[in-house]
Amino acid sequence: MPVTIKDIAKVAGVSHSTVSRALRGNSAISPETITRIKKIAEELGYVPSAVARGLKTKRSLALGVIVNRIDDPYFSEILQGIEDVSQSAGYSLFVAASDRDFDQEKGILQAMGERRVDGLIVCSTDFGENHARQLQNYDFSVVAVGNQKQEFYQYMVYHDDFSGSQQVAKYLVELGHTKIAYLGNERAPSTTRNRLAGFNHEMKLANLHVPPDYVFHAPDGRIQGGIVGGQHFLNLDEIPAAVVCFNDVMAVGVIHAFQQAGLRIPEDCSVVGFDDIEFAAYTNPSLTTFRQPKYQLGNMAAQLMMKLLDSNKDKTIQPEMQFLQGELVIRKSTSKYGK
Amino acid sequence: MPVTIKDIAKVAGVSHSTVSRALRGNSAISPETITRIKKIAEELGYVPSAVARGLKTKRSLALGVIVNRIDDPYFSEILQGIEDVSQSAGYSLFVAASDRDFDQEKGILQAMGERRVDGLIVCSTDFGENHARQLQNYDFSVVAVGNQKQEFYQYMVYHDDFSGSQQVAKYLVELGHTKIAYLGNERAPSTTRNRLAGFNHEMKLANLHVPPDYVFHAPDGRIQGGIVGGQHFLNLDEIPAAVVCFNDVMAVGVIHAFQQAGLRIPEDCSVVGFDDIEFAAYTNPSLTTFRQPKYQLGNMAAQLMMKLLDSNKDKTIQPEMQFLQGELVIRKSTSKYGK
DNA sequence: ATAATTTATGCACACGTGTGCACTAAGGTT
DNA sequence: AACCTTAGTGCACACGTGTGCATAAATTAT
Repeated sequence: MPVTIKDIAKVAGVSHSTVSRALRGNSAISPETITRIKKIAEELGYVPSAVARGLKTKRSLALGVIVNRIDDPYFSEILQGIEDVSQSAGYSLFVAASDRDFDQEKGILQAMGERRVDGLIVCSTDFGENHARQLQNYDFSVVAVGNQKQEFYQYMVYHDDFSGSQQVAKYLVELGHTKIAYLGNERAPSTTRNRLAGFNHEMKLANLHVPPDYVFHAPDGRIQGGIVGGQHFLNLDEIPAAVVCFNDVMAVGVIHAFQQAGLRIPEDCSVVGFDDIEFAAYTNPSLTTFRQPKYQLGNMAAQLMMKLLDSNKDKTIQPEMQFLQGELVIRKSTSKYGK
Repeated sequence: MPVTIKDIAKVAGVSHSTVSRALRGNSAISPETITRIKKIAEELGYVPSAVARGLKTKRSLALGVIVNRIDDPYFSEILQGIEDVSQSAGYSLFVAASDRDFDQEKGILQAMGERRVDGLIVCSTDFGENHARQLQNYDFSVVAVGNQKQEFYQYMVYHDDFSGSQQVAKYLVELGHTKIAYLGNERAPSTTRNRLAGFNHEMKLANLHVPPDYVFHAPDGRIQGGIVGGQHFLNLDEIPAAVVCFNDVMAVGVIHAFQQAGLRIPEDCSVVGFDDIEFAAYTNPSLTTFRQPKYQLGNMAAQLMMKLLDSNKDKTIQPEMQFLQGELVIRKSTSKYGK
């Protein structure tokens, strides 16, 4: 049984109220008493109960974070960005992975509600709409990271999926490519839609046709999904000369599948990723991709959350959308058409 | 303000005790009352307070996890393994990154104590001894992951660092290598020591001398650390013909530094990693490494924790060390001596 | 010296939930 | 008819902490 302020009170010969105030440095308590009580607390090894304090103060000093998967480097970088801010602000982090599963999302939401987190940061791409709507019913602040539906979130930190994909497509077109395919992620339909839209927009500007077979949605956004996507393109009558991928991890899978089939990258096919995860610079060949400031994304989301929580007293905070610019990073997985 | 059982009680015209029992399905309450109250709770949108419940029951149903960094793929895979188990067991996860910093470790430990987590899983390699010792003072269960000092932990899930490094060294010796260097990680002294010991043991068996310059400790275990290590070896009068690295991420850094300097891998120098993170198969060249079952490590640690928590009633649980076997994975970053 | 003020502390209640015990009202047993 | 069981519910307290208010003691002002 941990030491409580009552135990301290007994030793010090005062009431527990005095102990409570002393430990919090309340100015009504005499300086000598404060130091005396703090010393006793130290000696007894007192560790305050955040549980009891939270019950009374109605602030848990805990945040919830929902990601797709923790072992996905895109999310783990964001997570690290969030953690650095929240830890130094004195908040603890409940981390949960939804795996894009409806029931798991539901369970996580329920758990966050029961925990009475002060705020929830939703990173999971394409967080279910039903659940997003339900977020309104809880009384904690919500910040979304990445491109979530605007109608569900008042506070969001996002990047430019549309323009990012557009820039990627434009770059490939400038390299002389015409047979360009897109590999999407079935598990992130709305994000895929945004990125595909940017891609299609640029293709239309360049007067290039995208045959239906050249747009494929893999069953997941991991390496295996990329491999499946790569195999799809390999089976086509005309293999694309360039593939734009939903993310870097999938691009790695595509390249692997292509190389297994004897294709040379980028000579036989250019492959582009998205996100610029740390390893993108060290793959074989190194990956041309569109960089998202992932760490900053998490950092800013957490800072926005802090701002929200601080100013929850004066309800003057306006809805806020923060935008982060990405950039095209050219490496070795792309080359001019026909080598 | 969230709905409480008292609100439900008022609507139902019963006492809050009855509501409490009804919602928990206590058999003393009549079935009709139970369904009636559950219906009301549903309608009012009742979400129980884990905070209040935790205060009363003294079980938070929360676990703490300390890792080095979240965005390190070694840890994020372990984390995912832990999360999958704990989520389905109804436990929430506090995740914190120590960055191997003394003060941060201290703060995290304090926070976990205040949160009254039911258990703590320590993944952070070389968790500070002072802090490890202090863990005894808290009354939650502790499970260590990876090779921590045995004297501080009663429950541990670990893998074979010594034998792993030994196998790696043996493999290189069999390839005809003699000029073999070791790159350690200053931030993980004890783990480095174990791995280096296995390495040295095998080198001695093979009657091979390891000059002092051939053992170098990088300032961190990340890519940058690997680059620093690579540069150290490049500056030697005689560049090693093979480098054994503390982990895969550092190996990537070493390879990068070597390639920048014009060396060909593996022709001019063989490089071996440790861990077999998912990306090790896709680096340039793909990485020969020693595989740790990281996800399983996390999984088993969480399961061990569940077992501990379940049986905390009958104090019959004995100290338990679970061992997981790794395996050498041979890829393209190594070759016979002299090509 | 008494009154007014300040200073330091304790009392009592609150937060939301769980639970031992007492109580009531049936029904069943002698 | 008096007693005992059983089922169903409420009372009151507990968990550990925080806080408005009252109170007591010490100080200052009149």
